[in-house]
Amino acid sequence: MNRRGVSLTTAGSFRAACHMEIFTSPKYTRPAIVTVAGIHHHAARIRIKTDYGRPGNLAGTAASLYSNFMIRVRFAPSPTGYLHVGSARTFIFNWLYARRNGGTMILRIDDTDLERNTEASLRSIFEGLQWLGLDWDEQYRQSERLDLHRQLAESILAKGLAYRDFTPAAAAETDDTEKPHAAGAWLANPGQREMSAEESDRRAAAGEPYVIRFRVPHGSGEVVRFHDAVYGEQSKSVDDIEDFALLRSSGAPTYHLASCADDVDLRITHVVRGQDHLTNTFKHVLIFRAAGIEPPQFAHLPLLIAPDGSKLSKRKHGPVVSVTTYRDSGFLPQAFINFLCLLGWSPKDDREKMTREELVGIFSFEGINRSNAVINFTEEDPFDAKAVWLNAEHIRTMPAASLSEALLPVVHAAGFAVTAEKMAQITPLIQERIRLLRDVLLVADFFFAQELAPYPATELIPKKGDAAMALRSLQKALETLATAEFTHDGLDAALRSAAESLGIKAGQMFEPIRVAVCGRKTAPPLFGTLEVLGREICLARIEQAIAKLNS
RNA sequence: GGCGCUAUCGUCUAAUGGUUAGGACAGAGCCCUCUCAAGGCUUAAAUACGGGUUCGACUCCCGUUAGCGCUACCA
Repeated sequence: MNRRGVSLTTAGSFRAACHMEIFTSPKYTRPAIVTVAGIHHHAARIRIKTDYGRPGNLAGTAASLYSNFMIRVRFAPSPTGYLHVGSARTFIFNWLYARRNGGTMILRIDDTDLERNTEASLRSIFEGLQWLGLDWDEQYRQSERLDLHRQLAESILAKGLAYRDFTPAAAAETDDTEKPHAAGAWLANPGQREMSAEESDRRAAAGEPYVIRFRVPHGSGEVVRFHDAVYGEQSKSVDDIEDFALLRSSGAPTYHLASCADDVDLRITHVVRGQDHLTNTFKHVLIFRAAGIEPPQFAHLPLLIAPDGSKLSKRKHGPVVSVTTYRDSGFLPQAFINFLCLLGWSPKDDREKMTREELVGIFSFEGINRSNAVINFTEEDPFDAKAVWLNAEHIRTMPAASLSEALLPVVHAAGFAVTAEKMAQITPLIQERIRLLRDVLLVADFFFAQELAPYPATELIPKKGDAAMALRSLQKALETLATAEFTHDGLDAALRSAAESLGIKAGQMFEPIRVAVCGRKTAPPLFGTLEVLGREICLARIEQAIAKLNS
């Protein structure tokens, strides 16, 4: 046990007397357990030791310690589409950080844009997260918290840090944003910002629609600063930040307002999100400041982009941007998580294949790099080769029983009636031969189908051999298999000695047998295959092959 | 246009200012082998460009170029 003493800095009469200790396991492989000796705070896992004990008050202190110390992160998707691979990665990094540090993972649906949200999209997000097997501790929906957002806007307005803008929405639209703006001219809607409080109040009271706009202190020479855990110190002059909207004329909050209001209310400690929000963060810092709240910590993630360097979009790149595509193509959730983590983050050693648990143990913001990462796909090959390799790697190293279980529904979905027992026998033969779960259909089809797919008789003829040799081999195989012990070793011995008695190489004899039984030249190892197929099927298929050669 | 961010093999990435610039995937070749895989070995492949600072720069600074992001009453 590693012990760190930390002074209690929360307000209250116990400040001087309380002492908090954090116990963490070696190498931080588990969530930090905040344990303060003395009393035990179950929910918080906090115990407090003081010089003079007053348990009632200590419980309160423990609770406040908990809220000050525990890490709270959120994933805040807006339900306007399926779960995007980039969003999934953002979720994963938040989740990893929370789980790594014993924090709280929050799912917050950012659905303030009522017109663009769909329930279907929400379902697809849940579906994706469920497949990935990632959980969360608390869940909120922004549309249910609109009062909170409005209150913040009103309070900022009351402080004079925002103003009403009565410019009609239609007029604002004609202000062509496509065209480059003259320097400085784009920062404000003329007249609105300087409107007297009296006029503003009067027009609002008269029912004239307006948006509440943040009054950025232009000309003050101020520079907005924040520290980003990935991108370092960030700064921007207030003169380069426009007066952005907080509340729409409909009374609905904008993203900036709602996001900040909720981050405050939910006591978010770390905002981990895509780098596309990096410049928005200056506005957010301004909002936090206006709300009188210390901003959370920020960590922006490099973006995931397409091979042509453009942002991944469904319109342009198709289904490869949707998490469900990976699920339906036979990726393992943990392999997919592994792959996503390797895009934009590195454990700094040469590790590539990692389980979810290993990732929890090793993840940190330090390993995140700053440049965008390409997901390398093409039209012919929709999946990044490394993703496929990692998937194969996870398939190979997982217990055969688990793989068999994962394979069964894939096989059933393709219309084959295979029992779990049979699948369990087949699995070891194909485990290192499939890269995606759906490959099972290509590699093991001859186990499932009653009738072999038609194949040309010439396939039966071995290399450096002829039809006569194939025929002799198959006839000999027929005799041999009729009596041989149907186990791997029994078949091995029987067939090798059969080849010897024919005076041909074992490999040459195996080739026609393999094709006869599997219907193609590439297949899993022969003896195991024969064993699982069983004597009856093997003999029947060899007879068919002989007939095929004779015709 | 303005502002911000970024730049190492084809791709993902590593490298306290001192390494023959490392690893992985994909590619090529060889070995192993009943085919296919898996595995082993070998190979090719990068610091965007130009200036500084320094004994020494992938690393720090400036510029150029390129890419990305933000610049909505979208998120």
